[in-house]
Amino acid sequence: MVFEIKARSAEGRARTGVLHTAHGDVETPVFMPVGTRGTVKAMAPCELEELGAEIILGNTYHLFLRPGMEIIGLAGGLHRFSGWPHPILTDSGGFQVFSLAGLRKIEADGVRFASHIDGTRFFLGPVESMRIQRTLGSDIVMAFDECTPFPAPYEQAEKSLAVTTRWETMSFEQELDPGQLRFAIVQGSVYRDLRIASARALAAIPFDGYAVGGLSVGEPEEQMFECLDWVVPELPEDKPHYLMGVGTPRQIVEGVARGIDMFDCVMPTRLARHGSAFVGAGRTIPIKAGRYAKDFTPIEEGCDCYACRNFSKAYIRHLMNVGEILGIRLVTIHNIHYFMRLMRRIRRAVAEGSLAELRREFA
RNA sequence: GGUGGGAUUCCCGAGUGGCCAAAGGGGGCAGACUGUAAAUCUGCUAGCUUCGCUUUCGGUGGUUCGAAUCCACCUCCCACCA
Repeated sequence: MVFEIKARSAEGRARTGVLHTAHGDVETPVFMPVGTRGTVKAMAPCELEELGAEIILGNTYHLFLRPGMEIIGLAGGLHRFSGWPHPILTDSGGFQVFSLAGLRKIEADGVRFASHIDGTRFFLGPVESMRIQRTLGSDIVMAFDECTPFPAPYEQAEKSLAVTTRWETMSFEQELDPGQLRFAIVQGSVYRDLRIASARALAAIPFDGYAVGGLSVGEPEEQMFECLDWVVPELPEDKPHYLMGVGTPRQIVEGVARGIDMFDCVMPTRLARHGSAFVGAGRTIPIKAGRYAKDFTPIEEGCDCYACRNFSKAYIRHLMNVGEILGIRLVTIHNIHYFMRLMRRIRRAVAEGSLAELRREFA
């Protein structure tokens, strides 16, 4: 059994569970820090462990380009190469079909990319993506999809979904190593019938988990929640549900309430590098602001992260303002800690039946 | 005491007669960031009754239709020479 549900919320679809992977168990709902290029930016694996991260992301497109599969293959896979012995989920490169839209051309069996680094042409499709993720040794392999841009006219979303469905079917047919789990990705933009059709088509294939993709790409938050309300009921209830690329603390709480078990987002790490620290019920403070120049209190009173236990806003602001990398590291530690603590609170709330209160707090 | 150089909007600094409220940095302020082309990017940064007007480029006076820019004197700073 890959996924065990341990507790269910009395109201709504929220649940807690454990996801078993080749490199260990993951308690859900879980937030997965993003480590695109084989590192969660600014964090050493030992720091991630201390922060309570159980599973992190890697990226097929980026790792394929650099350092390349030969090197990671020789290293014995991404876990050994990067010194992270715990679970890794790798994205298939489908997001880059969206984020690097100006550098690629979609074809029947995949995407022709021009490398964002030097323009080198290469092809990435379901066959290639599965092969790469097999070499990476990912615990959770994502099917190759096209993350549909927003806004997309219905016809475009429909066409995009047809391509994605085909690619995902192909993804399922590729061989992986024993122990590797494989997740499907529901698309369909913001159209109810497309979303439901996508969910049903994929649910008919025995993937190990089901993700909702193509959200948090610019659509209003309410539309994102609405999509979850359409899609999650169509997914196998006993399999993990993963909302890709989300999100803000509030979106995570709302996602859990709608039956999502897994989240990932660059938000805590990117915002940290850009000088925003998460506090309270999902607010951020601009740590570089002059008003903190003489503020010798921690980023968040009562936070027990390493940064808050030992350093003041004034000091961290100073580090950020002079460009010292420790500033970035401390804010990153704080933000990841914030998300990890949020997930612990969510899991406890679901188990204790108090998720409604948490939702009110983050509303 | 002599000679030369300099004083510019919060700071540094460009500008040497009209295209200058004045380049470019910095700092400050505000905003963005969601399966990472992001330790990144965007906007604002004299005032006002804001399609225009007023004050501003060390000080005072002058030349000119017009001066941050030219002239005279003054104040302060720097370099070198005594």
